[in-house]
Amino acid sequence: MNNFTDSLRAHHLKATPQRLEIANTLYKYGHVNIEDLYEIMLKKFNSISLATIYKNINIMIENAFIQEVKIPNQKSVYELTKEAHSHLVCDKCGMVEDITLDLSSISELAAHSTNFQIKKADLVFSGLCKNCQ
Amino acid sequence: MNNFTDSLRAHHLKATPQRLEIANTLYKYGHVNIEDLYEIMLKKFNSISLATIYKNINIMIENAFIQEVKIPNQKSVYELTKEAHSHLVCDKCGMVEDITLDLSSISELAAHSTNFQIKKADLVFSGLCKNCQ
DNA sequence: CTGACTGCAAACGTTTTGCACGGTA
DNA sequence: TACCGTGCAAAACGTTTGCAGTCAG
Repeated sequence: MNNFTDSLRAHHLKATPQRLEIANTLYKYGHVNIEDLYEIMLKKFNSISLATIYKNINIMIENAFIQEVKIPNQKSVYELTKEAHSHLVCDKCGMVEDITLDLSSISELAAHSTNFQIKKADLVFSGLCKNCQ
Repeated sequence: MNNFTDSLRAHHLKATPQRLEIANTLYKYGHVNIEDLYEIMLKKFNSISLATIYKNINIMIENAFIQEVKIPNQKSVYELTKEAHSHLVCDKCGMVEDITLDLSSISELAAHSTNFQIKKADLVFSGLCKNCQ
């Protein structure tokens, strides 16, 4: 169980017990949707409000402490901000996995052929995980 | 103004005037969100219901006539189904552009290092378009 | 002619807001 | 202590559903 107090403060967020628990949950599970996060949080804070979850998720995104991952045919999940990476999603069990890939050359290719100034590349692979094949 | 009657039928969809207009709108604009689509449709059908838009969008997705594109920090947009391609999104004006890139080698790389069986790769670049730079 | 589609209104689930209280720094 | 965060309730929002009438095939 990591201590995220300093990390939260570094992102200009007060380290409340609820926020620490959100951080710990995302750290532990990697990727969590709102509904599951609420269920998990209820175990530690039996009167936590969904409003608190939403408010914290939103401010944590604004302050770049966490990030939303939009996934085809599924609810968005949230993860702690880390180095840029891509995602694999299992169509069957919904599992989300990180993968670090070098997208620099393909990004340059895209930039040159479109005159876009590219800042970010979000790549999500869909398919079947090892267990579901 | 394309005639999408046969195309709709090929996807097992009845060619109603409302559906033809949705197809034409997506063809004309490339990528449209629900709200804008509703506004545009209202010009041709002054009593069209949002429910009709949603029902059609959903059945058209189920029948693979159109596809949803999920975009960071923006509402989803919809496009006619075409060959696999990636997207560029302007963070400033919201414009969405298609780009065809070969993702086969990067997909294989991802598949091999994770034991996933990959079926699809959704790639969205974010940045600034030529006009907004 | 028949099943599918449309438009309307109501219902639904998700997310946001306002407020009084409580806790962090 | 002062401000920010929390929990509650209500409101707002986006999307779906049921139904009666209409239309495409």
